[in-house]
Amino acid sequence: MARQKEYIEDEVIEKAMRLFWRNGYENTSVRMLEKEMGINQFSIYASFGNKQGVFLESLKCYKKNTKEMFENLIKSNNGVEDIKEFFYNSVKVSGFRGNQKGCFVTNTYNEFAESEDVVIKEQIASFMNNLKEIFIEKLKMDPTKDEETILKQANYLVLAKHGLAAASRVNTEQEIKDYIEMTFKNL
Amino acid sequence: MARQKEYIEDEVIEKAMRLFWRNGYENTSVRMLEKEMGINQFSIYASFGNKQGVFLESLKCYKKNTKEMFENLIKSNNGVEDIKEFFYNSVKVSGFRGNQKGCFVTNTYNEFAESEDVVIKEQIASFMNNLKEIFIEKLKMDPTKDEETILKQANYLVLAKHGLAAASRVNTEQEIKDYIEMTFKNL
DNA sequence: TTAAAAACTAAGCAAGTGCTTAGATAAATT
DNA sequence: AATTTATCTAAGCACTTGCTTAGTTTTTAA
Repeated sequence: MARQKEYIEDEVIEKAMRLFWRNGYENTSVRMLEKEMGINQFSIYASFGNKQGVFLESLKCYKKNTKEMFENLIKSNNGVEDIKEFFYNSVKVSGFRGNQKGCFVTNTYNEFAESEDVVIKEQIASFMNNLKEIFIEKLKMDPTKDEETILKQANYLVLAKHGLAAASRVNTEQEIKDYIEMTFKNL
Repeated sequence: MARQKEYIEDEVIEKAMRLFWRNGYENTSVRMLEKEMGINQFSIYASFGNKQGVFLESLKCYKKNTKEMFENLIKSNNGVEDIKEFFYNSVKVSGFRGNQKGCFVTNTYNEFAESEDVVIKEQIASFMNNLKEIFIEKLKMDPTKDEETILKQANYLVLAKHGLAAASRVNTEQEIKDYIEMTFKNL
């Protein structure tokens, strides 16, 4: 064996994630990552391959951090009411840990909408589809809803969640509350 | 007098706008603008000062192009139904002229949410406030709504419009239709 | 104690960024 | 036709980008 790393990869990725979350992918340079992660460029490339590698690990890290919230949603049994709770929780998370705004996945989704980076786009798409599936499960708990309605409402909720994440970057708490309440009035 | 310009500023701005619309501000370089606008960097800087100047003119150009849609909304008299119509129209516009996606203003709004460029942020904010005011006027046409409800619903609609613009970049026509219908279900 | 292996530092690479400038070209005025 | 004035081309500026590499330091195992 030989010399050992002076940093823990999970720890420096957490810091990288925050930087990406704040500035987006394109507006975060490797020099900025270097400073924020507290390690040299060489180490960044040795550990994660390239800038995109750091970003993909940051996405994983975000998913790990929000895992609990999703698990709570999955195992709950109150249908639409749980989704609403999830909406409120997802707003609470943003702006909590070190002033990050919005949802990291949604921000990325927006930034890469017109991009050709299939690797990152795949990640985001799977995340979104996963969310939709969960919504469908919750909606199914109401026996009065037929399949068509469920699909429509799931689509609606995914887009609403998307709008919410964008809104949470600039709008006030009251505006966001109003938005969530109005959104679920329609179900 | 002396030599005259070989291009019409309004025409080259139209092309610049499309490029910005597709790629956003940061991912559009002056070299790309040069190619798309068909004029030299010198001419770009002579006519518009700098990159931000080109962008601001592009925003103006976008507003001019969508002016008619807004005027139709303002002079109509069917309240909420007009706003819904406006939602459908705003989706039609995107993806029409040369495959642009989403709303140029909303895309800009997303990109500059965390930025410190006050000039551009002001432009966007005024655009959004303007939209909210128009929504309020339309909602007021229903005498059964009290002021509080009107404000809540106006906020909701601005955010919904925002989500819609983001959605129109990736979602299918059916999903978008579902979303609009669901949004207006209870207004 | 020495040799090997991995992680460190820091300088440097080519390419791209927004923007400028020197000099050639063209058109209107005298 | 000559002069003026503004536009053009194209080269170049300093700086930033993602990434690499040469060379040093540290750690473990033989």
